[in-house]
Amino acid sequence: MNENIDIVFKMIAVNTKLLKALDSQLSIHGITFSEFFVMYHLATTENKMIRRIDLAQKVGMSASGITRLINPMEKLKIVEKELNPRDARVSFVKLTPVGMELYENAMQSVSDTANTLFEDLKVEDSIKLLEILRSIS
Amino acid sequence: MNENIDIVFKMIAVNTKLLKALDSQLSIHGITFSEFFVMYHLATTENKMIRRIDLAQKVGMSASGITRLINPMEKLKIVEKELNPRDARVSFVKLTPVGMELYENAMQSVSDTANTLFEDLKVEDSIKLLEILRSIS
DNA sequence: GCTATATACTTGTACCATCAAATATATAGC
DNA sequence: GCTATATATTTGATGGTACAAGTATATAGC
Repeated sequence: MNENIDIVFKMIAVNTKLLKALDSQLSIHGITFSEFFVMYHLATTENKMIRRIDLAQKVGMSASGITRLINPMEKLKIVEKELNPRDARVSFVKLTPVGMELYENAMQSVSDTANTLFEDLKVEDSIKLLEILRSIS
Repeated sequence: MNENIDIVFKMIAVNTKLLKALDSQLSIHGITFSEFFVMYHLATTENKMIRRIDLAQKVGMSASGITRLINPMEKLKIVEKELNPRDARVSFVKLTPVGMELYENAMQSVSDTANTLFEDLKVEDSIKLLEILRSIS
C-alpha cells in the first residue's frame, strides 16, 4: 500500500518539472500556463464559450481567480464577454479570433514541449499512463 | 504522438486534485504541503540535515522561497539551523524532535489521503504508474 | 407578489512564491 | 596576499491565487 505515498511525491515532482518547462515555453507567447489552460478549455468546448464558474472548476481555480485572470485577457482582446439573456448573473467567456490564433501558436509550443518531456517514454507506456491518469481524475 | 498533450493536461488535473486533498488534510496539523514536503526531505535524507539551496532544489522552490518558508518553522521550533564550520555561507536545516513528531503525525494523514485517492487503482497499475513516473523525473 | 435562500460574479485583504539586488563568504589566478 | 569571480543566503518589490464579504440577480415557498 505504501507505493501510494511514493506516487504522490513523484507525481508532484514530475508536475513541478512539467509546469516549469511549459511556463518557460509559453512565456515566448507572452502568456502563463493558467492562461493557456483557460484558452484550451475555451477552444475545445462544445459551443466555444463557458461560464466563469465552470471555467474555474475546469482549470481548478477559484471564481475570483478566474475574474482576475480573465480581465487582462479581455483588455488584450484575447477573450470576450458574452452576456446571457436568460440569466443576467452569468457572463460567458469566449475566445476572439486573436485569441484563437494565439492559442494555436501556443499549442504548437506546448505540443513540442510535451513531446520533448516524454520522448523517452515507450508508446505503450504513454498509453498506459494516460489510461491510469484518466481513471484517477 | 499527441497522447503526450493529453498526458500533460491530465497530469496537471490529477495533481491539482491531489494537492487540494493533501493541503486540506494537512491543515488539520496546521501546516501546508510545502512545509510537509520540506519535512519529508529532512526526515528521509542521510544525515538528517540539508543545505537551504539543496532543499530548494529538492522541493522545487527558489532559494528565497525556502528562506521565507523556513523562518516561521524555525520560530515554531519545528526545524533548527545548524552552521557549517567549514563554510560560513551555508546553514543547514534540521528537524527538531518537535518537528519529527509533527512530521510523523502528518505523514499518517498524507498516507491515508494517498490511499483514499488511489484506492480504485489496481496494484499492478500502481506499480506501473510509479515506474513510469520515476522514468520521467 | 414578498420574503428567504441560492447562485454568479467581483472586490478587499492577505499569503505564498518569484525574480532581481544586496550581503557575506569562499576560491582561483596572479 | 589582492583582486576577480563564484556561491549561499536574505531582502525588497511584485504577481498570482485564495478566502471571505459584498453586489446583483434568480428561484422557491408561502
